[in-house]
Amino acid sequence: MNVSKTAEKSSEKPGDAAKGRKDVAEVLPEALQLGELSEQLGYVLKRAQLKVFENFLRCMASLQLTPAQFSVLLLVEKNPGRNQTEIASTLGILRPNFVALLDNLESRDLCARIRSTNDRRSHILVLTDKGKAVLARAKKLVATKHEARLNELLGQANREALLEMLSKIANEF
Amino acid sequence: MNVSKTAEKSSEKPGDAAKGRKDVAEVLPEALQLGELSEQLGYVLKRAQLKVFENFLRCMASLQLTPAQFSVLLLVEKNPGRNQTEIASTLGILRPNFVALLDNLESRDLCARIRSTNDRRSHILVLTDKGKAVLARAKKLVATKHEARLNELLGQANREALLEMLSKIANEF
DNA sequence: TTATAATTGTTATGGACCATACCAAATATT
DNA sequence: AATATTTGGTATGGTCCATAACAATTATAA
Repeated sequence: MNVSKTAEKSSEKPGDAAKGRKDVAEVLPEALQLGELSEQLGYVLKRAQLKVFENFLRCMASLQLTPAQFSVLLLVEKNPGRNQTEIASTLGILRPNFVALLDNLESRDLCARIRSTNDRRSHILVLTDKGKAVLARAKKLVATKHEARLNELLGQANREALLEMLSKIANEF
Repeated sequence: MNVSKTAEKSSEKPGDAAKGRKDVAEVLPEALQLGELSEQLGYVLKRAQLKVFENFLRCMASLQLTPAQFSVLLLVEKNPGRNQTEIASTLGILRPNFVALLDNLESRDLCARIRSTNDRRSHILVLTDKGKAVLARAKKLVATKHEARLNELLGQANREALLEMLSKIANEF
């Protein structure tokens, strides 16, 4: 790293460096002080979110499902017969950006677009048999590897309290 | 954000003269069932994070500071005399991506790069007077408009519990 | 010492994600 | 019938994130 002798320089500008203890071990780069940063909700929230997504991707590596893809499968399973616009908007995904996402899932035979007979503009979304099977396996992985990790880290009660607070923020902030 | 826009159509005064109107044959509620999605930590976490960042940006509109820029100013203030690599890596920002961010802050005269005399490769980062002033105002805005909103939504105790849990996730997940 | 390796800031570049404008087909409204 | 709206889609640009590579500088090895 940088420091080899930075702190033991005999000629130091007064008031600039040398914040305090530096008697020994100046070979180690001192960790920075996070300060008020660790109290900033947005900062901690973002960091936590990245870690959770990272862990999610690891857990789903065998199924190659991203959080967004998983959420689409979940929502389509729970709401069969809905069209792209409805599924996308519920997830906060803009319709143009939803196209490629669906193309991917459809190319992997996980879900299918079906022209609606009522309204021939819209595409009804359904899970294929393979999609249902993959989703079932995905749920199992998430439960046993992902969410379980949370419980062991926070405890069941805290985990539920956390989810409730986050939902409140997501819905009422 | 992107919210559902259903139900607006039906916001008509009841008792109006019978005009063609919607055939009520179609099922009334268009709201989709979130189902297990609302129990997925990653989903709720991401949603909450977006809302918090959105609110942060609104609060900081007068100062034109993004969460990332704010975190840099905070960290530089707390750790004067550090170089770009140290500040960036502490924030989880890759050095190449940190350049443009700093260019922005420097062009606005909020912080400055100073060639280190010890190691002429590195740039020491410091806040300018204007940077200190802006950061002070930013802190006030965040405290009174942003974090205060959280307290009124969750309560002081819950807010602290939330931060602690998120920190735990960010550090130990 | 000199030759080689490592570090720092930087540019260039590509991918993922997000947002807007626009289009054709189909439907709804007037 | 004329017009407006909706749906899925394309094209496009912006932002963020990640990697490779480079010049200048410093550290290390021979």
